[in-house]
Order: sequence, then C-alpha cells, then structure tokens
Amino acid sequence: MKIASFNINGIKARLPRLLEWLAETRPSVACLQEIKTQDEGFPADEFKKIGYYAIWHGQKSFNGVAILADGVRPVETQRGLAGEPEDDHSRYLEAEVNGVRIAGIYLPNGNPQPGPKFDYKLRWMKRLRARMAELKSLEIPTIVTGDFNVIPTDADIWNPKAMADDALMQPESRDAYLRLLHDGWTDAIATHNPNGGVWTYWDYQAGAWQKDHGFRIDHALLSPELADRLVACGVDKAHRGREKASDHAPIWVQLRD
DNA sequence: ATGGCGCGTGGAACGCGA
Repeated sequence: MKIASFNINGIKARLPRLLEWLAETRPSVACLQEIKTQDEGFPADEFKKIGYYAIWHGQKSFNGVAILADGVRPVETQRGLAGEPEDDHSRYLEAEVNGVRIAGIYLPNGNPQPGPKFDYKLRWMKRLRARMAELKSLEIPTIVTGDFNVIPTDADIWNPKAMADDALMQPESRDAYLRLLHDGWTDAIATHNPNGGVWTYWDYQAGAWQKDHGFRIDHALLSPELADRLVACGVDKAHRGREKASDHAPIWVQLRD
C-alpha cells in the first residue's frame, strides 16, 4: 500500500499535472492540500475516470483538502478539528481506507510572526495533537500526512539563515512538531534520511528550484502499528521541475500489506 | 544587497502563501 501527500496549490490550475502524477505513480491513497475551491468545484468525475474515489472539504479561494483512494471509497471518519468552533478553515480531513486510518492535513502557515496568524498556527497544532492522541489510543494503523508548514530542524533547509524569522522554523513551531514525535509518532522521511537534506518545497521566486533552495515541510507521521510496516518512502522531486508545477513536490510512503 | 512568482477572484489590483 502506497500513501502519498501532495500540496497542489490550486486544483483548477493543477488538474492536468495532478492526473499525470496519479497515472505515473499510482498511489493507493493520495491526500491533497490547497485545493482552493468550494465543494461544488471539485472535479470528482475526473478522478473517477482514472479509478480514484474521493472525499473533499473545500473552501472558497483558500485552503481545502481531499483524500483520493484507488478503486475503493474512502470512509470519512472526521472533518475539521475540535476545540475552536469558530474556525472555518478547511484544513483537516480523515478517513479509513482498507483498514488504515488516514488524516490529511494543511497546517496553518503562521506568517507573519509574531501575530494573530502565528497564534492560530500554534493553537491549531495543539488541537491536532489532541486529535492525534485520540487516534493513537485506538491502536489501529494510522498515518497523519500533509503540509505541516514546519521545518523540523536546521538540516531540513538549504540555509537556516534565509528563513530564520519565518513562522515555519520558529522554536515554538518546532517544539509543537517535536511533541507529536515524542507522543510516539514516526516521521517517516526523517527516519529514512537521518542526515536531512531532503526538500519537499521550492519557492516559485528567485530561481529557488534551479538552485535547489528548498526545505522539508510535507511530512508523514506513522502510528506504531504503521511504523512497523514502513518499507520505503520518498519525494517525487522530478514533478516539481515540470511546466505549471506546484511549488511543493509529492511525498509518499510504501507500507507492507 | 535586493528582489524575484503564482493562484484565485473577478474582470484591476490585491490577499495569500512560504
């Protein structure tokens, strides 16, 4: 079973590239972030044509997440995080697919910091941690994957100084991420790449892609039941270099059946 | 040293992202 995550930066603008990626890499499950469309605009038929069933949680202009599954309907288990009823951002969607619980997340960016957006990010991470504690207590194979908008360590960015004041790598953001790991979740890509140097995002600006000025903010966290089944993981880096690409590359984990 | 792009909305210029 291969589970992937891809921040597509707009499903309308990205649809040809997204369909191409699905056809070429054929993940069993794909979690999508930043679909940037209301529910009515989600192209479910296009995915159905190539054998994927989908659930989605849209929003006008911004955010928005979806879960696609190859040949089987994802069974939705939750949308949104508890704890802040007035929060209307579409950033969390959770489903069960073939006995695996899958949460797809688009964690708030948090810039500029300090400020209300950074406060929202930290609150959201607290709410996520609470949900992940519930999931862990179920003791079923679980993956939480998506755009975490956290650069976990200085080894996860081409130049830590370039982003020193950014919300993505503030100590508070990193501490909140580290707490998830300490709670017993395994960062799949970090585990398989202990020296860092793996990027999942390259800015559109300043020739960042050409210079390989990237960082790692898309993650896959595995529950103990699933960490035992991890056989390989990676980044579909080449897809970032194509015409009309997203600024993120897809990530994936391969799990023993 | 600085600035640099792209998407959605809506039909110009701006909010937002990272």
